[in-house]
Amino acid sequence: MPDTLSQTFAALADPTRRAMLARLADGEASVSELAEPFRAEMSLPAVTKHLKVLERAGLITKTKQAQWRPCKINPLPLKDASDWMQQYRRIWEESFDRLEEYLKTVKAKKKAQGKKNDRSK
Amino acid sequence: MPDTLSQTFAALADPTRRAMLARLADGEASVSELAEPFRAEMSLPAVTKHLKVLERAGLITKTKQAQWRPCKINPLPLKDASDWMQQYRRIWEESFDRLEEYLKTVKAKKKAQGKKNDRSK
DNA sequence: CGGTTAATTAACCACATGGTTAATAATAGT
DNA sequence: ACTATTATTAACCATGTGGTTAATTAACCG
Repeated sequence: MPDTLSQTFAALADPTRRAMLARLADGEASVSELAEPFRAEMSLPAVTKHLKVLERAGLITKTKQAQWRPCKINPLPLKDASDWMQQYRRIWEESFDRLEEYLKTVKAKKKAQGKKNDRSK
Repeated sequence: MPDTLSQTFAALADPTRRAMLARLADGEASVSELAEPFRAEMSLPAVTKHLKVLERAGLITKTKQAQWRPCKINPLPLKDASDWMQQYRRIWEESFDRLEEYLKTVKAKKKAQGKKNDRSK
């Protein structure tokens, strides 16, 4: 019984499931509609399993409509995961700043080098 | 060999590894320093394995210093994962707006109800 | 050299994950 | 009632994950 955040990240750690979420971002879809892009690569039960992972993570909710199971995206866990990540924003921005700084010094050096080599006729 | 994003999310799907990242956000730390908070819960080889997962995901880099292996956080994959998530920002903001709207109508209804029940003497 | 500290590797185990095929359920439509 | 469609469940398999203990490597220190 892992915590919510772990379940969310685990659910996102699969390209098939991320593609399904992307599809659901455009609106509800039934299981077979979600399965359609993967029909060549995997069977329907495999799709059902992926959806179950997304459901247990709270990223989607399945409803009933005749013999269809329309799925709907639930963005809350995504927001929570995103909020968690923002903790580290400071760090990647710092590291980007350091990179910028470094590139500036490299460019400065290059310029000096250029001058040194400037024996144009 | 899963894609980068999958490896990142998989690495983040474990509270121990997230705690290690949090520690590394405050600066470099050796393996045993990183292990310290977990000494009661798990052995050193377990820690080594977690670090290997983080390393393969590109979230940390290990260097050498005598018999120590100082680890440093590398925020790039975190930024990429965060950027990916921002796709869904629209959705959770929309759903928040809908919730707000709903709460407004509920409050309005409550008020009306209150009036109806107002037979104070 | 010999001992200590830091960390990894090896070998193993239980359990989860991602897939399969075959069988089953549930609803719609005629 | 029968058949087709949609989806799930069951049973199975290979591989990955998270942990263990014991052995090994590598560097320092006296």
